[in-house]
Amino acid sequence: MQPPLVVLTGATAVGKTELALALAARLDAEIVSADSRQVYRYMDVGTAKPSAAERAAVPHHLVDVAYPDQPYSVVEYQRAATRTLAAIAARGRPALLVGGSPHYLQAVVDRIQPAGGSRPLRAWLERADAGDRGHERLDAWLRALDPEAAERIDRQNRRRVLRALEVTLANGYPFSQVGRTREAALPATWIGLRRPRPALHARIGGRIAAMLAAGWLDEVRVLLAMGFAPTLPAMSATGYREMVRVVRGELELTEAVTQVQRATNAFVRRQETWLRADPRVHWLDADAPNLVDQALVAIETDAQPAER
RNA sequence: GGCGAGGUAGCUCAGUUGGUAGAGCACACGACUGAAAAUCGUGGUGUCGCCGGUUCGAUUCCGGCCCUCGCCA
Repeated sequence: MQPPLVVLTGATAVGKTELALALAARLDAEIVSADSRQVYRYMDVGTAKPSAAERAAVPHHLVDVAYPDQPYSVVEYQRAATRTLAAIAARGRPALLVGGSPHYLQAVVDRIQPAGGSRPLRAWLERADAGDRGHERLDAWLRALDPEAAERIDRQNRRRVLRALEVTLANGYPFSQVGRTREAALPATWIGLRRPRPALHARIGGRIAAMLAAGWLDEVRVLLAMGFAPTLPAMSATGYREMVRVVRGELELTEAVTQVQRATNAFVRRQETWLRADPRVHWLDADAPNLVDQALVAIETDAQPAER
């Protein structure tokens, strides 16, 4: 029988890491991270990466696999994760896909097939968009090439308008056709951890304080000293921009903490919006005393061969 | 104690020439197929400090009181 694939997700700071380690021990599993910012080296404290001890206890994959100035997206992640899952399966061990990046999770489990693109074309589009009446012209262009995408994408969302144009122009088929056919999703047990918002917000506050105590500001100083620009996508991870401003003396630390707390709360909302819509998720209360057992029951139940 | 400024949403504030009020942020909800911890959309949640007066009607005008901040004692 195929070793099981277990997805463990939930909002940031809900307690995924702890449960993942416990489950990995019980199942003799390996952990594959599904976190869009923990892939970057040198960004340890602010992304709440698992500790060296935790990584020594259980193999963790797809953490520290890119440099902060290296373009890294769902596509790179999807390729790497798919390869990693196959390798773990070949070892006969179960895999725990753990993370709070829903897009990354679905890319792997649902085998999404992103359309190709062209970085030079994208750069050209970005320049055109910033130019005189750029928005208008590009909107009209997209409307002509792919009316359906133009209808669906909010014009204010320039990033997505540009991406739709990029795909349509680079591939010769409309962006709105992407994903029309898809392969069957990988069989997996989805476990989602949840916690009441007020409790989660309080934990986030505690985590921010802990990150600062663990040297978050120094980490940011080092990143800057290594020449990584604050404008890099990697540095768009929650809190880094604010920490950069603190390091530069442009922002009071207490004010920065408030802003980071709020930004993290907002991130939680987006994560939960996405995850709520997925009917596969078995939601477990992160405070449940028998949490590990509940998770194991969910996994075993899913593993029963379906009656036919 | 005197003078001045101010008390309006969770916060910072705007406003109503008298007809029970609105921005940003917070918060909540949603979208999402190559930056996704990104990017974008929707939603006002309120004894307008308290008591009284004028008025058809007061958050708005008048009086008193309470509170906050600043300056002077």
